[in-house]
Amino acid sequence: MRVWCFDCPLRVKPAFKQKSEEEVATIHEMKRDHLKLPAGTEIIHPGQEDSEIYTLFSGWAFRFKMLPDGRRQILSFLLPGDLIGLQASMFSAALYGTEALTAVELCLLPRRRIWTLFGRAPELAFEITWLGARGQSLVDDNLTTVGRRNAAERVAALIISLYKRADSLGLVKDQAFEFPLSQQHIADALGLSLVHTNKTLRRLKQRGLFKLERNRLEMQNRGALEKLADYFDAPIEARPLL
Amino acid sequence: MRVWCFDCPLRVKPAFKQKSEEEVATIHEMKRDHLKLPAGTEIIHPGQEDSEIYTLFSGWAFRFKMLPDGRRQILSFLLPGDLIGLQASMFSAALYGTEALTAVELCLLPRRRIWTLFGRAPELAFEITWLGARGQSLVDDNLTTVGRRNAAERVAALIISLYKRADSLGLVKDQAFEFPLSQQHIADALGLSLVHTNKTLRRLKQRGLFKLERNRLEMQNRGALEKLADYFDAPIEARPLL
DNA sequence: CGTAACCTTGAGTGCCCTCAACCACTGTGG
DNA sequence: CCACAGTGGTTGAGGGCACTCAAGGTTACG
Repeated sequence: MRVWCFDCPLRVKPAFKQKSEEEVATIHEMKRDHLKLPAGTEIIHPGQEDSEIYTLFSGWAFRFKMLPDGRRQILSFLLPGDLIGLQASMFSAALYGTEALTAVELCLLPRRRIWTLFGRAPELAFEITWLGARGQSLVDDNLTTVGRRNAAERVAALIISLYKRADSLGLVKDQAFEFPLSQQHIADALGLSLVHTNKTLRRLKQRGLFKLERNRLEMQNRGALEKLADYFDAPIEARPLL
Repeated sequence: MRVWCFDCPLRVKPAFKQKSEEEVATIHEMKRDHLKLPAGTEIIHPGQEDSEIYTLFSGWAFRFKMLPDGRRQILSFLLPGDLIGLQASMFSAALYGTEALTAVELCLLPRRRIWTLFGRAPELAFEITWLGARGQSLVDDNLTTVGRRNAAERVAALIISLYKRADSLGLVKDQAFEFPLSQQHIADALGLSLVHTNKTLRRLKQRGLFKLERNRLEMQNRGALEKLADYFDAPIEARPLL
């Protein structure tokens, strides 16, 4: 299945840098497939060789690492427009896994064509590097959260960060949005146990900071959440979309 | 001060991919300066605009983030051959800081010339992206360590990881190498308090896993350290040097 | 209506934290 | 030459945050 990049409903959102017809044409040429996968699918298997690169077109995903004894750390969450597998495609074997959190649609960018992109469309190659840097800055934030914040602050920081990202994509309506993480996902992302995550969430809900039920999160007191997390971030910059 | 890249003593080490004369010439042209800075110098200031890109030629450095209330998280350590400031140069303001841990020498790669590199030397541009991905994989590892390992395991994982990186650069002799981190640095990297870091270090030393005195670390039982950290990593791949 | 996945709650423990000293070493200036 | 300050490392006491264990409740779904 091919898709017509010129009418891409994602590209027109203000979160993304607008592109010339010519650039979109180059991207359209590069795309080989448009995939739909159900929730829970492994997009990149840890240790996988020759993995491909994708643009997440719709849905949520996450990157993770497992220790040999089964402990799991979620490294970052991926939202529409994010690149999947750039890092994995650079090394001989993927050092992490990626899994679909919801049903997702992916645009397949074969790694070999990415290669040729560097020779033929330097400005797009630069944007790939840019997206890689942005992916790293998300992990930098998460490491700071896990390393230096307590449980309540971690939950607050995660919720604000996801809220802002969802908002930039127009997914927030009446200060509420689809929130597909289970408490186990939250625990694995924040370096907490499941039980403690549950109790921390309940306390914050009781304080009236947000509502969270049936995979829907409603922000009730963003200022208090930001103050709790000591979280004052620059607003999100417009980013390229491939 | 200019430096003659053709005789670069770093480039000949087996850790790095060997390059053609022509590629080295391109790199040499791009280099604008060779800086020597004392330990403790801030190389990139958080929030700095228009930061430059450097290759760390000698010495150690680290990237960090501060919370508004003063808590510090060290994101990753940088050793010779690593790129400094790639991520910062992509955004309008640096989202993190970088500081010299020892006296360092830096090769200055002006960000504007990096830009032109994408147009003129695609294989080098690709290697910049590669180095960015490698930098991220280091942070991925650190996040996994901080999120899912206990104090003893964290210390073990950090020491093995730095040992392997130093070894790949030929800095290890008789299983010992210069180890410039203070206990405060270790604590800030691992998300632990200074006091608990001290006690954990002492216990591991008493178990005969390693010696650490006067900024020199001697590995005594690598197998036991790896087992403790549940750390079984792929060996380090040869990497490009710019 | 049974099963599985997810969420909730309580009890008890321990890892890691903070607070508070004290020690070792180095460089500096009177 | 020695007092002194500064930096970094060491140790003990005590408490709390987050952990594990265990059980039960709720929701979704075939």
